[in-house]
Amino acid sequence: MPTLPIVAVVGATASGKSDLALALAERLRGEVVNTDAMQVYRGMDIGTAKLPPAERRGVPHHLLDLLDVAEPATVAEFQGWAHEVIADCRGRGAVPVLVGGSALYTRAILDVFEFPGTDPELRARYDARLTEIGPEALHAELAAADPAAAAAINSRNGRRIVRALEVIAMTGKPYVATLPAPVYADPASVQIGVDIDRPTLDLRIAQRVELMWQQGFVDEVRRLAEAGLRDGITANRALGYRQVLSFLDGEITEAEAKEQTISGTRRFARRQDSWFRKDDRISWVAYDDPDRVEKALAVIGR
RNA sequence: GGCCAGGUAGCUCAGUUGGUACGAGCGUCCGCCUGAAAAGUGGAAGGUCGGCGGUUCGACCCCGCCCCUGGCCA
Repeated sequence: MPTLPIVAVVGATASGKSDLALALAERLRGEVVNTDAMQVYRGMDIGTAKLPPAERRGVPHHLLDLLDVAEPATVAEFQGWAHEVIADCRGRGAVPVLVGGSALYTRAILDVFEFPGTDPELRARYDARLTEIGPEALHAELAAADPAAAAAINSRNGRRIVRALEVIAMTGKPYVATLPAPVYADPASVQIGVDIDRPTLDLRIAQRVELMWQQGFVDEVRRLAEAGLRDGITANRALGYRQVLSFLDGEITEAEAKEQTISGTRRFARRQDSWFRKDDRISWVAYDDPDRVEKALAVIGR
């Protein structure tokens, strides 16, 4: 019996990934594995366009609703969960079909991708130092400790500077400031990208956000705010949630929150695009191709 | 019909007492990205300064006429 493939459906938000993934899972007798950084949060349903259980057509879905909104999420932790779930699915003879727009998550799961670990105390210290002296000055400190890393990281990118310093302090070794090469950890991996043109995508994003509002997105955020959404560091940055929180806090109007959610999502979609487009291992199918499921199956070899 | 304000980058608006537009934000395009990634971050391209004439060595900035937008008055 040949090894089961690992299928991943990638692409920009609102391109139609979920539908394709579901169809593929049905045809392959597989199971869906979420690779979306925000859908792991319980209660974040409308704003993340999480497929409601009733619409999952009986296909098992994994890695959804695992975290409380106040808890932080991390790629490395998610990577571990995903590896377990994938192994479990295949062990039961089910093809794992990953879906999600978080490119870093997808790469961390599919590729040879090792994280050097983390140290909360060190992190807190450098974070504090960042707010104290600013990114440029902290970058200068990084340059002294690790010239190569400093050269590769922009002097205004506080986030990356902090992480580099953390890793250096922790390991005593230089920080590798470049992404690993795109090499699958398991050669049976296949990536299907949903291709969609920008004007159509922009339209669909606007429609999706409108629909979210109609479905009671503001109430969802209000509920989550009471459940501690503001206390976390991850979930409250999510597109839409951040904007609605800002509205609930009286900083912007509801109309502005909606507009900013739309424009922010468009920007995000472009960033996703630049991640996926440069990965030449991805086989693309058009979002509106009536034969997209068949074409994807052909690529997968089933 | 008269008066006032305004017509400068795709959008919203700065700006020059006449000397090659110092533009800005947003958008667009391109890039980076290893424990917050729906996050964080860098760069680039875009303007015959409403139109036509005039004054001037030289006008986006002065003058005239015209067109357009908004407001006020009739």
